[in-house]
Amino acid sequence: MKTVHEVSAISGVSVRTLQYYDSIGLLPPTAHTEAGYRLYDDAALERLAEILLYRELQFPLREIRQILCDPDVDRSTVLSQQIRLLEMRREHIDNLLTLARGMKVMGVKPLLDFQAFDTRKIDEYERAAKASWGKTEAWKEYEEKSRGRTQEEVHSLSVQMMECMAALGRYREEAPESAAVQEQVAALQQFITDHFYTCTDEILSSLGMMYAGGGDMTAHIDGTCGEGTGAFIQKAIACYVASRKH
Amino acid sequence: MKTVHEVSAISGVSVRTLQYYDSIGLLPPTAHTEAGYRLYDDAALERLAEILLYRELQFPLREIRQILCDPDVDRSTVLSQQIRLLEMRREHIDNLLTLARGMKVMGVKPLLDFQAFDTRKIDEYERAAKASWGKTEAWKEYEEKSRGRTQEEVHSLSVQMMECMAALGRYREEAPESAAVQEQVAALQQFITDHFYTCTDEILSSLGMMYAGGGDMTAHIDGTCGEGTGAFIQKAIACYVASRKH
DNA sequence: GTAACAGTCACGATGCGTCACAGTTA
DNA sequence: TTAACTGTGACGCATCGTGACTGTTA
Repeated sequence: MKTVHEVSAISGVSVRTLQYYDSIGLLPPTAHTEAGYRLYDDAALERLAEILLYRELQFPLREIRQILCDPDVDRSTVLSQQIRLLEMRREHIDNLLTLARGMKVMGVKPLLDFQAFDTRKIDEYERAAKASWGKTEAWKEYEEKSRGRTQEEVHSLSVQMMECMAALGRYREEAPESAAVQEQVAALQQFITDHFYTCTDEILSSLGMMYAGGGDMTAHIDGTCGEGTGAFIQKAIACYVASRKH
Repeated sequence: MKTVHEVSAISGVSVRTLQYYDSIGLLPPTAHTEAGYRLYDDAALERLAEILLYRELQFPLREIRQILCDPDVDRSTVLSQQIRLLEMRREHIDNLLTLARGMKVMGVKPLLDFQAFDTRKIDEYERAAKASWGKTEAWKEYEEKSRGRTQEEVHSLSVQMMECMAALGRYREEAPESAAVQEQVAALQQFITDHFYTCTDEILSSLGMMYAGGGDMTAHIDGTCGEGTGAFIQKAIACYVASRKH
């Protein structure tokens, strides 16, 4: 039978952690001395080892307790779910990396204002990117997207973006939550993902804010697509994102 | 000038979040009404958009405040740091995925007890892995490690593991924190990473616990490498991990 | 007057680190 | 006796969600 100090030395977890795991019923000590000291046997040590494995896999402690206490839980199933969760986190981080690399080279504005997404910036981006992070997976992905993208094509993309906006603007007398409008918003998000970077709901919201914010971009959009288009697009995006938050 | 409700609708963040961002000095409102209501102008909206971008990149709010408030902060530098951090998180998740997939097919014990790491299990693992997650990056990595691994080779690996243990056991009259012992521990970790799965410090600790826990594994190790070897290896691992925690 | 909106506490959740104070053991 | 160890609270951390209760605006 080992004391908290000994178990701590063996396992590497702190005494406080052992106290906490006792208090939440995750790892109750095998026995207590008369003075109330915690005592652990070898079976408890093995249980702790398993706890630490699941903790490594980023299971919340509450779930670990259920997995270890309830023999009906199918470990293979919960592991599959956790694997899917980890895969999603990895994918999300990949997207963030692409965005962060873009921000580093081009700054914040070009990513929110596609007028500023011009060729000079893109050339600069490509040079810097190649130099700093070479032939990684993410770079290959970007290269595929921008391969052979000439100055005219960039202009064409810019025009297509405005066409997306204009298409949305045509509905601006209708409700922003109507099905047709929501479809157009989804198309806009997909267009940005296809041609620039993975556009998460959060980034899409930021775009909407800039469109309705009252600055240069609002003026440009309203001038091209009609008064109030910027504000309308923002509302449509807000509905879209809110409905997808579940 | 917009109220909290309007800004919330435009940006998608909750009113509570706006209050919180005010309280921590991240986004103070532009002005207040006589009754104390918060009012935001377009500049505040743009600031919020930038805040949300950095938040997406998983910057802590404290850092975002410094980045936005202090013009001396080099955004390119902090972005580079964040990119490195995200890359490390990605890599860590990759390792966890490999481990989780192994656990799913083989259970917990074979990963902690290399005696149980036998060919039948490995074959089963390969079939299940191929079926469920196909030709992903992680799979290719695993395939490279286990390519052409015959039954005899698996046995050989098992023997080499025990030789690693025995090498450690020979030092068991010395201090577990001595340089020679610590080198052997590092070699053990590297061996596992090279031949089985990425062995993090945390998993290494778990292995140590099993070796010293008093169960079958302790008996097996002590029987092969000499009495007290299991406990000694555990102590050596504990020193190694503790010293690397910084 | 009645909604809908605004404000300020203050608790809850996660997983412990870090005191403070007091009793136990070797 | 002394030092090292143990116990039990309780606060703090980050980021808000979710009330409760009260005052303001249209």
